Amino acid sequence: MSWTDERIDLLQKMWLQGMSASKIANELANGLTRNAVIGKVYRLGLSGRAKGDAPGEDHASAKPSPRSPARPSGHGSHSHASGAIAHSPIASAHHASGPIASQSAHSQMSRGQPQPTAQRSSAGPGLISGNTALAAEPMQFEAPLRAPSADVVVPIIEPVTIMELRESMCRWPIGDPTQADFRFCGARKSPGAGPYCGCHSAIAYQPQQDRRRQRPPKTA
DNA sequence: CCCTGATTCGC
DNA sequence: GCGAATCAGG
Repeated sequence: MSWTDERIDLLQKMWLQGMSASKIANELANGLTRNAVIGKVYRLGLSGRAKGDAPGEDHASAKPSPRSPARPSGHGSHSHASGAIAHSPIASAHHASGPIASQSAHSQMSRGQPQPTAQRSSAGPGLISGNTALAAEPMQFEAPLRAPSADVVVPIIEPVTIMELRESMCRWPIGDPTQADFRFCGARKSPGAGPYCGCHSAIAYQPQQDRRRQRPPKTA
């Protein structure tokens, strides 16, 4: 989609309103990035926003910007930003009806937690080698309340919307992706835990042996 | 770290 | 013209 007059108009309006570029970007949606917005703004010439541009005065220091940024050949298009959560387990979820109901008696947890099984040969890409690390640190939350029917408990934190999700946050899906209340875990990703926090990576990457603790919903 | 806008440059 | 990559700050 290109910049239609209306969109440009909206852009201007919002920009002059003081909204940040990223805000505008996902307000206009369409997978626009803040760079796109900023770029457009720049081109439109209204970059200097709240600049009290005194017409009569020229400080002669308008925009020398003698910058010479390193321009590595790696440029152009890349998969980044807007894609956001392309590889989250929700991709094929929806009706996968995962049994992983961490019933921590929390708020919304409609149902259907997909289970990203990713324990190929030994482990994922570069995550926890072996499976020893799993027991090492992730479970610090389950001590207080022992869940009756599951020993994997997730942290009791506020799940986040896709907009609030950051690169550093756990992408474990919570709820039904088709519903408005769909969220992501949002806890801090722990290193080597893939896109998840420690707890969820422990669920996601269960060693084969222990995996039966989460018995499939209906195996015939 | 997170974010912000500004600039350059390949497409 | 567009927007990703990058720079430069807060």
